[in-house]
Amino acid sequence: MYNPIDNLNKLFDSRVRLGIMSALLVNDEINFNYLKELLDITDGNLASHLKALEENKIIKVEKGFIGRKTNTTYSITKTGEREFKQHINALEKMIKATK
Amino acid sequence: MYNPIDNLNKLFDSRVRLGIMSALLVNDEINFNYLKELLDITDGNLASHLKALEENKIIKVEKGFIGRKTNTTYSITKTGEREFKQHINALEKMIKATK
DNA sequence: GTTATTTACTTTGTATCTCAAAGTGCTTTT
DNA sequence: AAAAGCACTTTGAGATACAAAGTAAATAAC
Repeated sequence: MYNPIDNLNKLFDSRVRLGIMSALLVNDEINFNYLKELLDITDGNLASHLKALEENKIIKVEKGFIGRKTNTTYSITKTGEREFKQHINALEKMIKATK
Repeated sequence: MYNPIDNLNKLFDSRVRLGIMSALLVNDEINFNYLKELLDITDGNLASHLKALEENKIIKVEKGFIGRKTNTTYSITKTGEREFKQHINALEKMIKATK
């Protein structure tokens, strides 16, 4: 029996993570505040999702400076890109089957 | 700013629920075992997701008999159909934006 | 015809996760 | 030099997901 959820990745279940990933897929790098405003969530919530994605090597974090101010940027890893695209393909397949 | 996750419904975050809903969208009614085998999950896990969907009036449950054996079927409600389709559309939109 | 097994779920308990609020260590403004 | 702002991080509570154990009725075995 074809299992419609087999290729869906648990890591990307959450709406917030979906939002982060889709933003990262189309932007080479993104900073914390941009994501926070885009998704309209609290700092803590965003940070915890970013941390989970980082720990799973889906995104990478780069801490630097602009002048003397800290500037942290987030970008997608090769692994992250591969896994997220796979997730999206599985979603698409599922969606098509329902049409 | 366009919020990519605004129209995603938290109720459908989970892969299991996505699987349940997409199965229900293409089948008028489905029973417990079919879903269990389709999604390859444990009884308790499936039951709890079905319960959550029922409590939110996304699906309806009909307990009946086939001969003398109990037979419970699950089907999608009008509300469920509307909300799930909206969720799927939001997903599609997000996916398109990443291509 | 009583005992064992299967079926179709439900209940329970825990581990994990999500999230907002509060906290931290700068930098900038007053 | 004190106060306020910025960019996160830490904390803690409530919600969620899940497997394992439980239940109740039907069917099978002895």
